[in-house]
Amino acid sequence: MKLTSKGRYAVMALVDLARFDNINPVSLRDISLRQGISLDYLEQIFSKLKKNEIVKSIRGTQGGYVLNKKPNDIKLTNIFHAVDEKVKTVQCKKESKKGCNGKATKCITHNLWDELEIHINTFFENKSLKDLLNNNKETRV
Amino acid sequence: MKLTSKGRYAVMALVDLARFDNINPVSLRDISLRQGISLDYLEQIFSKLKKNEIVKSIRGTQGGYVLNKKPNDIKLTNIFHAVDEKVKTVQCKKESKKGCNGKATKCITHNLWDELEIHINTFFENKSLKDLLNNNKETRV
DNA sequence: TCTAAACTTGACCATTTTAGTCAGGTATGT
DNA sequence: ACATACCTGACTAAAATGGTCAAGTTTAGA
Repeated sequence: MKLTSKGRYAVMALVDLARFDNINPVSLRDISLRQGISLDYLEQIFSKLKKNEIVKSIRGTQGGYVLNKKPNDIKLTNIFHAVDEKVKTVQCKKESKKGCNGKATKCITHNLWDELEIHINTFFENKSLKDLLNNNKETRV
Repeated sequence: MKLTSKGRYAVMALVDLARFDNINPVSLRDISLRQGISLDYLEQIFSKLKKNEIVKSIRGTQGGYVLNKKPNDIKLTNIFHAVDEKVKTVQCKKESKKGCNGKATKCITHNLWDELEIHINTFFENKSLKDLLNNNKETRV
């Protein structure tokens, strides 16, 4: 199961981007300053977001990034998947390994992890960037 | 967010224990053999389960472990908590750190992780060892 | 009473993952 | 031309993971 800072940063950066890209592209430098995330690290993250067509890049002076889809069409699943955050629970290993195959009481907990995975993924599939924007507006001081 | 092999092993071992402790205490050696988990590692895990009063130990020859509660009263939450598997998502750091406090757009994703945590914990609170026993019987070959 | 089975405790460690940094690029608007 | 901003890959310190190892203590049963 992986759900670490990289995923959190990706979400934070995209929410930031979604708020400021109305007119101009947003530079990673700005996001870095506003969110307090290392610029170099952001570049790694955005490289992946771009490959997954979640953002577009505009090079040169006054360049930066823009969303490639509407906030409502960017689900958290997409974001996490893009930055390699796998919502995968620990798994029974393949053939050669112990614990799942090759033992008398195999797969005792197999169904459990499957269920959990579905449970979590459902949550992420039902949450979009737009939801976060709204939610943030509401609760903002 | 932590959900690793230790938690999986704890669940596997307890399911195993629940099935065999009807008459005699079950030795870790047996569980180790049946589930393919290192004996030394099991000892670490059971030490924690005992401290959290999920199991009782019986020393000496023919000794072993027994459940300290009914399977229906042992929720997955209890098990994971006992072995230090924290169902805690990545968090905004305290005062001194960046990202949550001290920045203009603070806590952008704060609510999100809270919601996720509740979502996952609900799942674990509604699943008991008994559920796993039944589930396993049903799907067993 | 002796001994082996089984629990108990704590230190130790190799490997992997995480969360970055660093050092170079390349493209482009002005 | 040159500053700005994207782009890429190599590298790494620190933490977490998944254990092992060693040295016990306790107790049932021969």
